[in-house]
Amino acid sequence: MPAKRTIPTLDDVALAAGVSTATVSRCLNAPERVVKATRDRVLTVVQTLGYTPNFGARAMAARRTSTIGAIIPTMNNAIFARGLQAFQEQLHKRGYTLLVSSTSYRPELEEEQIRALIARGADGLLLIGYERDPAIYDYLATRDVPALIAWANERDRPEPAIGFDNRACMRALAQTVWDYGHRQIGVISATTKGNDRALRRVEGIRDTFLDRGLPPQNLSVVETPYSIKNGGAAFASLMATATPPTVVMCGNDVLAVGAIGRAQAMNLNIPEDVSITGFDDIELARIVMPPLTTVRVPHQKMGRRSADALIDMVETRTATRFAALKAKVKIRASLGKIATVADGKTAQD
Amino acid sequence: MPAKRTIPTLDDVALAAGVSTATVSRCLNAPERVVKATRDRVLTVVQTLGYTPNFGARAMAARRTSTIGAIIPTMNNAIFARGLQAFQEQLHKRGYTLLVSSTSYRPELEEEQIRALIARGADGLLLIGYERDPAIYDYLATRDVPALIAWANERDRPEPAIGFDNRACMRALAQTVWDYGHRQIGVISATTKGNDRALRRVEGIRDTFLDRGLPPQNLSVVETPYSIKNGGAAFASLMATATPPTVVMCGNDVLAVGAIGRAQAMNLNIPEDVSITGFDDIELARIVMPPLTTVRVPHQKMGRRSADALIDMVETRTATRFAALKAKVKIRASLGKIATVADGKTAQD
DNA sequence: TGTCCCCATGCAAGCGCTTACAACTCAACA
DNA sequence: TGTTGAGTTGTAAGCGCTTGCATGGGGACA
Repeated sequence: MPAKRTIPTLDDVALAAGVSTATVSRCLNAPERVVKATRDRVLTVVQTLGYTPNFGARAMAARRTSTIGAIIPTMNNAIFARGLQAFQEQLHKRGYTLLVSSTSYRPELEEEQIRALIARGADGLLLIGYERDPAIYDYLATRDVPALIAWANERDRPEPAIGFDNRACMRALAQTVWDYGHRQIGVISATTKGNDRALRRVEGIRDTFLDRGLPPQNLSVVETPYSIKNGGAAFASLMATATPPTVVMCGNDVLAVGAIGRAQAMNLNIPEDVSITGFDDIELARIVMPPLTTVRVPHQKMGRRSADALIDMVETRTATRFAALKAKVKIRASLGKIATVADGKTAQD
Repeated sequence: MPAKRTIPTLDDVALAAGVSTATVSRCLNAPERVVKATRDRVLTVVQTLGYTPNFGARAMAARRTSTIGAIIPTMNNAIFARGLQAFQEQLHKRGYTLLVSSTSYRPELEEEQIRALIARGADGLLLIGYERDPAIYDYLATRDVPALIAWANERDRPEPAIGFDNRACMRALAQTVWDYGHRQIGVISATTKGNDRALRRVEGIRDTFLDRGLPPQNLSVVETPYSIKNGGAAFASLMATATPPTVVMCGNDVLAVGAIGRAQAMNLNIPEDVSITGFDDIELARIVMPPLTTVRVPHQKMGRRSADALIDMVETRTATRFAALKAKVKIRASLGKIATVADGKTAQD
């Protein structure tokens, strides 16, 4: 009974099974190249000894790891969780492992994390959004590590990306809001610095309303880091002005949920007193009262496709451009209509 | 201008800087042991070449990784996110890196993940809850990898654990519910198979009510995987009985939020028609309407302490037992009082 | 029974890094 | 000027694994 204090290695297994290390290695990596009798004997020993191959050594010798790295802004809310889950399931199906790390929405940490993931042998990387120091793209290129961008897709950017067009999506929602008669608009955005997705969404809103002739002063935007609490605070500040908005469009559902909570605390009725919209359609959007009007993004599909695309990039060393995924405006009770009077001015009922 | 296709190694750096690999290695790992002039020269080359040390090679040579692995049931909701965040921040402060993986609440996947993390060189492991195949504990022992249990702490178990006593916590909440006059109890629990935390919580509820003489048939428990949706469905099934509960105690806040949503959809008033309680006190608990009565667990403290404890275990090769953390019953509007009549029977107002 | 080829297995050279130990330099002191 | 020792740098031996190539044993076929 070997109560060994020492961790078993390939050598130990080989010794105990009476074969060479090469054979043991083959039993583990290409079982069909080893005759059954030998294989069984080896695998029994592996079992008995509790042997687990050393990943670092393997990576070094084999020069690949079947590992994909992903760097996301946060694991703290459902925004990335759903897509990432699908991403990882698909990777798993294709024999890859996922390594995740998060920047806590501090873009300056991203480079370090990229290095760490690459040092750990990531064969490919999933990154969120386009905006980052060009040096990072250079680094990726010298290291020859394929990277795929997700959660965004802009037609005029050359990088391979699987995602949706944040600007266009938000434009579609804004169009609906316009059609519902809103002319006094509040916007709660995530901090746009270093976050192109957030910026594009705000642009989408601006596009729509200003193109249709809304006076700029009727559109006020506040920025705040993503969190329920911050959403509430931002909402309060927007409502505290002389001409409070009739609708508050939020950069994502998390902010919107915060806004709804705060509205209730302020005894405002939604949507009678003020309408609220979100973005993403996380589960919560259907749970809050009233249910949230938002943009439904195909997170699962995005995750799955990203996995396939990235693996292809890794295995074939090629990069392709992809079309943007479609998102859909989901109208729920948090958005109400405004009775429009004459020349674009509005009145509430 | 080296548009090298090849990834720079220590050798490349050494060559370019005109020093030995040993010196380069020292510049990176023990800069004070290299004279400034040399160090600067080396670091410049490192910069220029975009060199990043190969983690696997380093781990193999140095025989440690300063990496801690954590295996949690899911990343999909806030339950583990908060504690894990604190855990990782504290690790970072002390120079360690976190590797996370999740089992999606399928305990049978845990062993594989433990192996994977150990293969990747994890110096120590954070595991959630006690219940797992004893073979796993054996394996951990042979590999000589320290493991710390979190999110649970039972006095009579020998494993080092940092967490709270799920049973006692739930007992405290149940006591409050009892005091509020409830005598017809519904319970929505997570699947208890393979999940000792969930099981203990149910036991806590049973303890309290049955000890106080509640007829067993007045206490009905349904199990369902954690999710908002499932919480809603379970709630509906509990309410569909001949004598529906006056309070539904949920195994965690996520289930409770689902229950609240469903109650509203059923046009039930909370807490007039039915009270609902949760467990964890995630952010959502204060957002839902009405705010949720729950048990506030010190997730952050738990995360921080776990990091310190685990690092100590890794560095000193010792294990200690820890006292359970305290949790606190948080009473909010989702729990109402029942007007008690005579011998323990109840009536609603 | 002899020849050929295929298949299972072994041998051994690294993969990129750390680190014990050796070697050297040079300032300080006698 | 010789000796000493502290401080800096180099040498080289692995860490545990994969894999190209070499080897040898049979089965198939003539």
